[in-house]
Amino acid sequence: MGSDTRTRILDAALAQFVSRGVDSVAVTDLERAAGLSPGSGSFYRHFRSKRDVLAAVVAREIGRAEARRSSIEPAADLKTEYTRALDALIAMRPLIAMLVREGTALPDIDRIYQVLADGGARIDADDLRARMTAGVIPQRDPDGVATAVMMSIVGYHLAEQFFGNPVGVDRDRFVKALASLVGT
Amino acid sequence: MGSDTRTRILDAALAQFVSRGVDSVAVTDLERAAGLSPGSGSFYRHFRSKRDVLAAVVAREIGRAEARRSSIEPAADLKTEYTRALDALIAMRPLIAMLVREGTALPDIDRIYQVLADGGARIDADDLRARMTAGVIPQRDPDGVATAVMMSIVGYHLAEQFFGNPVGVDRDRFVKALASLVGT
DNA sequence: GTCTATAACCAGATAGAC
DNA sequence: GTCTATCTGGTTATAGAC
Repeated sequence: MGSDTRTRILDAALAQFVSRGVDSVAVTDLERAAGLSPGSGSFYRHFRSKRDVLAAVVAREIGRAEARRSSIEPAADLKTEYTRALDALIAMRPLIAMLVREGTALPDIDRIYQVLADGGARIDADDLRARMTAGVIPQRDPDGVATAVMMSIVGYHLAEQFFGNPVGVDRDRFVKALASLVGT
Repeated sequence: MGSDTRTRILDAALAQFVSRGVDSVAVTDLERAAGLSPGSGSFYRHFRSKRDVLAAVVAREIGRAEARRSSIEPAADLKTEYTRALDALIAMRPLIAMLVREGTALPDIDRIYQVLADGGARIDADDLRARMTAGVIPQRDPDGVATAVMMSIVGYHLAEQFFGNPVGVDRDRFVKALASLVGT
């Protein structure tokens, strides 16, 4: 059975990888943060390498995102749907932060993309198409609109969370404006 | 007067910082790429430190972005305006790539934000307001709409250029859909 | 499982000859 | 301005005692 130290190392690695970037974090830092003697190789009783702990951190975050995903229910109106998409992105913040920082060099990159797309800000074109056919919202290119909306939500999230957002428009106002674009 | 080696180092630094990240690039790599003997300290005849060359690279890119900025003319219709905004982002791709990778740790970060906002995908709320008042486009919250549009453009650019975009909707279709949202 | 100690390596940066 | 040579410090990873 795995010891508790392993979890403390994982927690420290996640926090520091996200905030400082993988390259800037030394194994020594993780040992210190996990209550081990810094500079001792005690880390290596739990992980084979720094790369190995990164893979474990990513795998755990993917698992968390997948678990969360099953508890998502479809929204009635556009505004609620977009708010939930933003919430989903925030829930996956650590994963997104690592993806932004490390790029495609991350381990398990394909599953990361998949879980972000599935459980994240996926705006369903078919859903839009149905609403258009029903006459609830104006007729436009459903795939194009779905992409534009999805990108707007992702862009807002990134600006707000990562790029020191000088946006000046708060979440609620943003979501309302976006829904008004699609709905009228 | 600066020698030509300095420029070769700057060019190499920009290319490698963008593609591999600052931390992954060794001074030795820059010397090799500039035609100097790798491992010799010849780099240090041109820059005081790695941090110093990063600052110089950033300053040069800011200058380029500012120079380009003065050649921007206002667009007549929404579709043209959004296409130009995407083009502006592509022109500033190296700066954006470094910002995405290195985050707020970049030197001259405030001027970077400013030049990105000024010359980039700035969607002017006042311009939207004027079109709404003139009855050219439907009445909505101008600031909210400007933010939603701007974030959509930025998000599309990031997805396309940096996150191995599995979007499936090309630029023209995206721009058209976005303009249709705002315009009708 | 954790420690002390250390090996092996690599990166940033400097000295001094040419 | 570039070279060879080197210093210094930090990082990954291992060995072996407890």
